[in-house]
Amino acid sequence: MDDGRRMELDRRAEVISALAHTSRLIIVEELEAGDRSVGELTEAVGSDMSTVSRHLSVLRSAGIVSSNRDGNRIIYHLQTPCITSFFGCVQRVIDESESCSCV
Amino acid sequence: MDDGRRMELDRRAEVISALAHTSRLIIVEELEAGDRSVGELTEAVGSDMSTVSRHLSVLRSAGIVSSNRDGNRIIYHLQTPCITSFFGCVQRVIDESESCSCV
DNA sequence: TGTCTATTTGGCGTATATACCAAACTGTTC
DNA sequence: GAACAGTTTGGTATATACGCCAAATAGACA
Repeated sequence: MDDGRRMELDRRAEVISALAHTSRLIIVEELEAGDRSVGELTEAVGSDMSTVSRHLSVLRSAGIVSSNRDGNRIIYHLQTPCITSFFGCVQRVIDESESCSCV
Repeated sequence: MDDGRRMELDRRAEVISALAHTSRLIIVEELEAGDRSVGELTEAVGSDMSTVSRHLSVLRSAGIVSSNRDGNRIIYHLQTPCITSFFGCVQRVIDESESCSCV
């Protein structure tokens, strides 16, 4: 495994890590339906707003969401709609592992 | 967000978490090329074999790989080939975030 | 049975992630 | 410019993840 390839996989792991949390998946699912403010996302997730803000910062650093201000509020936007098909494969992993007992 | 949906996203996060590590991505990439023993995977990853074994156990619990014995060795097998297309989307996230400075 | 090879598991230290509260910050509106 | 609403950041505590070494385990083979 050469260093260049390892660096590419490092970056890939970083993006995947950003999605590896239930609260952040809730956020992505909300944003699939449309742009949302931090307050709206906080209500959907059900944690402290400061916690949700940190989750959003993780997603933003990974390039998965973007944000822009609208008056007092910060509106978040799903930057990569292909995330949906991404989850299609995750679901297939889950379905396959549930359908067979050989784990 | 109802409890059932949250549980589904918990499971989804578990699968994604299993992929959220460079060493485990190296393992998946190796297994895309064909089945491998723990020793072979250890060489590809470049960590202690005990560490690689633990990574494999994470992937196995998530349902991403399966294993069976061949003589003295345990052979690991990629259970879900759709993982490849999965990474296609991850790569798109990376490419998009690199092509624009608005992170 | 005893030994060898391959793999997994226990123990432990260190690093990273997550959560909350409180305080700081930013733009709005009066 | 003072008060307000929305959001982010600092501080801190707890939990989880990761890595290595050493020891335990499982099957192969004499």
